[in-house]
Amino acid sequence: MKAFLNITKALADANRLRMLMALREGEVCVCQIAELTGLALSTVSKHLSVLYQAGLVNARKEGRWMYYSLPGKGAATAAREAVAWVRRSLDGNERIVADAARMKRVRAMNLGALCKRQCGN
Amino acid sequence: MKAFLNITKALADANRLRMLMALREGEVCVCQIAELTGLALSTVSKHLSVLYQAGLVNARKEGRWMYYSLPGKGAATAAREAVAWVRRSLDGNERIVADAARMKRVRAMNLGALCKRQCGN
DNA sequence: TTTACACTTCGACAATAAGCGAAGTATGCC
DNA sequence: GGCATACTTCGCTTATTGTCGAAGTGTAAA
Repeated sequence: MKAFLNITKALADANRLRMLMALREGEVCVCQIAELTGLALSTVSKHLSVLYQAGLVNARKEGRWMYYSLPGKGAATAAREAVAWVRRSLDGNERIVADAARMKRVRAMNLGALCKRQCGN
Repeated sequence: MKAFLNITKALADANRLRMLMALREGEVCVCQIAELTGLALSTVSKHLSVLYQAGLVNARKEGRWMYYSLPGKGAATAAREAVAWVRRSLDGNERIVADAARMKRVRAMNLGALCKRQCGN
């Protein structure tokens, strides 16, 4: 019950849903999500932590960067089903489509420059 | 997005999940859920209202009684998928199994006597 | 119409969670 | 080592949500 509640609670926030959907095209680092959402770095970090605790995202550290991605085949059934359900339900949503367009631009930016800008805020 | 968020928020509470699962065997009235959960009538009513707003339960008034049930074929896709997912995920859960046993006894009780007892609290 | 009853809404309080900036941690570069 | 950087954790404030009892609503029976 607790594990499942962790999932439903993780999904019960608009910004976390946006983050989950932003990972569709592949892994991203924290500052890219911050750039997308306009939230403070600490807030983004916390949200991603909630998603991670629920098993809804993978986390991979590479040097100074922390990369988050959607869970693969090794993930728990409930988590995979949850992500699939979210994707089906939010695909085509106005906000999510706008995010996808913006995310495309964010991905095209230089990572170092982007992160440096985030830290300045 | 808002409709979907209504669903995920509705699922993000242990007592509401218990209520949803308690409806598996058919419709029940508010005081039966109160008897099951041990919560105040007003609290149960509010929880069921949240589930109803999200489209996760049907509501039917018959005389003085209000019957809640799981949504049928006419319900929105997202809602039906959500309920199915919850049922798959929580089936066999310790607490849910215990609730089911208790719910069986509650269903066997006389409705009038049960509700009268609730109002006394 | 009066009364009882099943439920909902209201008002208040407590607990939880979102948000930020500041401080802390870990990694890489000079 | 010393410093910059990418991220996390901490402390705090604000907003939201769960909970209850009291009051209100609609229905049925006396």
